[in-house]
Amino acid sequence: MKRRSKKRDAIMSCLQGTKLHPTAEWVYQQLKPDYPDLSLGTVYRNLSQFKEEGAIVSVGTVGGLERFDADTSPHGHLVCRSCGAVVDAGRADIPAAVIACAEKETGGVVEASRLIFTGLCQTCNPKKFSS
Amino acid sequence: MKRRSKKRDAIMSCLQGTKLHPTAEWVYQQLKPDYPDLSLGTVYRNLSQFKEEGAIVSVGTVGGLERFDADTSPHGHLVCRSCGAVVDAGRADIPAAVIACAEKETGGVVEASRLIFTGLCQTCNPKKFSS
DNA sequence: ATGACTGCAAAGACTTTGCATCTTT
DNA sequence: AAAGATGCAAAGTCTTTGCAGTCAT
Repeated sequence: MKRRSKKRDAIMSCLQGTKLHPTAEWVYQQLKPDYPDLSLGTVYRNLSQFKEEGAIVSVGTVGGLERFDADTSPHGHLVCRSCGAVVDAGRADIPAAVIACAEKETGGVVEASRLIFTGLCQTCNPKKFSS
Repeated sequence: MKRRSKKRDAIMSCLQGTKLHPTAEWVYQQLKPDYPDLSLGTVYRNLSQFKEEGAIVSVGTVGGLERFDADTSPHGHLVCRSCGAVVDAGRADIPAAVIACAEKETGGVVEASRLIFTGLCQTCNPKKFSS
């Protein structure tokens, strides 16, 4: 039977409270001040568990580090090739026709789809506006 | 100055000759019989180099292993959650409007976009047709 | 109490690197 | 000969795990 724990709750809250699509290490560093005896292993263990349950999603691996997202609704991401930032980009979902086409073409089943843009984030964009 | 080498050529050919989106290890195993003294480090070094040059592309990391693709034209992929296979899926490119929207929303620059489906490949699909 | 969760540290797994040697130009 | 490319093995990183102790139910 699955139980509850303050640390687990904290890890989930941490993830839900950011749009940075953080790494395990980042979550660990964030919580360390409040939970001095937190272990990195625990962060990894809980993230894996959340992912299995579908409570969070892996956005992929950037520079060797896995990035997580507590926002499981379908949306795209822009991965900055300069600083590695991952930012939400595009809430538009993939047309059903495109998915059907992919299934037909592959003979497989599509359960989820993600759109990933690669480029430069706002901070690294040289032509950025001074908002 | 960049030079040529048989092994490098072989690595590239190997990649170009498959649609499996292989890992470094797979390429290594494929070439080992013909190049008994090939080193895994060399495969990694060349793959990194090819990637830098843009000659090949990384399709992402599946189960901790990076997958490469010599087909750099824009197309989507279906990643099987059961066996880890990566198969081409959908040559349709992302509408310019979607990209423009993503750039506007993020304030960044989009240089490339990839569509990734997660699900089951034909082999792992229980409802598959006996082709 | 019992089973789950955690800390710690060791172990694993994939990838990168340093250095001497062998190749290509 | 000079600049690269490679083999080998050690080193690096990120992630997973085993075990004993702690916590939630």
